[in-house]
Amino acid sequence: MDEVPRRGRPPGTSGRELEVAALRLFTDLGYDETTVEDIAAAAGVSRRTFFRYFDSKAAVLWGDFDAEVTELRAAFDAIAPDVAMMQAIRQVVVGVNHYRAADVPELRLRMSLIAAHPGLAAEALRHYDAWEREVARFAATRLGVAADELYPLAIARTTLAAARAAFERWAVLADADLPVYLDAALAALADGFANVSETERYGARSR
Amino acid sequence: MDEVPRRGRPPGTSGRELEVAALRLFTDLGYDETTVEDIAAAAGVSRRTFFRYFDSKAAVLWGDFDAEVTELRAAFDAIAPDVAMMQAIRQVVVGVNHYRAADVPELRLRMSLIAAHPGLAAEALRHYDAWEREVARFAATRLGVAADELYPLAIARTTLAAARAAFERWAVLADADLPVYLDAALAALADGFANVSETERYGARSR
DNA sequence: GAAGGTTGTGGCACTGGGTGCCGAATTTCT
DNA sequence: AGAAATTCGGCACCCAGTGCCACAACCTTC
Repeated sequence: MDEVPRRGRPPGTSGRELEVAALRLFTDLGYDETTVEDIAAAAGVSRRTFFRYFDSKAAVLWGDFDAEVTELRAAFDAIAPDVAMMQAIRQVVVGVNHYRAADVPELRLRMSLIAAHPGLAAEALRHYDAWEREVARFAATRLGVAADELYPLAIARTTLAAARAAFERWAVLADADLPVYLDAALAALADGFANVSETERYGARSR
Repeated sequence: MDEVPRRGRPPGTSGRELEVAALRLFTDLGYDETTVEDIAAAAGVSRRTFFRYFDSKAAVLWGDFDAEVTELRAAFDAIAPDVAMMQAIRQVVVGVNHYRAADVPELRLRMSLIAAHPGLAAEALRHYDAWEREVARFAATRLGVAADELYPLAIARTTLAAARAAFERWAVLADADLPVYLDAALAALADGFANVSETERYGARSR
């Protein structure tokens, strides 16, 4: 790609390499049983260097998630003003969460690790925070209030909560595409879980 | 009260005493700047003893929250079957979250600390988890599906998310009672944020 | 009132995440 | 060759959390 000769000592590893090593060790040994030292050693680098690439041991699971946030913002800005607020949110969130088939197994792996380990959800919140803020911002402009008001905040939080539930089920079941679960959860949220019953099947609305 | 002579060495402190000392130090110095050693010393006890009363430094902020969960469960069991699901959840959650006026300042303080410090949300999740499970359990029985299905999970998560949003706004603003915020957020959730607009005022439905 | 069980505590040593600092290694530019 | 830039490694350090054991203080029992 870009073979621009940079100056200075070339990196002995990469964030991606550490990520792969970490994921492998986490699945093999378990998250708690894997030390940062282990990960660094697997990538042929020192413990100190790991922390130059990631702020924390947990952060290694959140590769390029933050990039998705800007994508989310762009999608919100592009949505037509005549689409109802909750439907707009539903469309945007579902639309943004399309992954290439090749990335799916790894993504699923990450989600399972996060879902399994409660302590990891902590780091998750830090990353979700920016995501949540975008939703709040959109809702706030639609409602004509500040983004830190109750309703925008509640909308952002509940949207994230519904999306996380969909993610989690998808990671566990592996019997349908992520968008189907996402759409089902967000559609249910948009009508206050009123039309949800045991007779309904997921994705019924998306047909 | 109960002057029953217990045997063995009497405790040199109490969970409550450590809690008060911790809260004071957290507000004075900040959470990160306060070490467990500081808290223990303030209570006239050793660092090791602190960890006999609390599992972690963060846990000190969650005094008797877990007791509320059993209260929540009881309330769900007591709700009449003809009340619609989301209305039932709304009533139960609002009903359980009544605090004595004397406890309010401290509760507000705790919420601000938790809201301010993202790292504390980790411990929060651990406690919310049980809370969330009760909601999921209730929704699952109403829907006639397992509690780990998508909809019960989504309902539990979104309910918690809405409640947290209400808690947070209440902790910051201090201009209304908690139940008012809670009711507003849960009512909005129950109708999919459809009737929310800038002309509406919080608590309009509760009149 | 001495002995023995019970309960809480303190100290010690250890693991592991995370940080600040500095010198060394390696490459390119002048 | 030398300077500037960039990354790395190692060391020292702080702090959260845990396992272990001895000791302290209280009670009951004989």
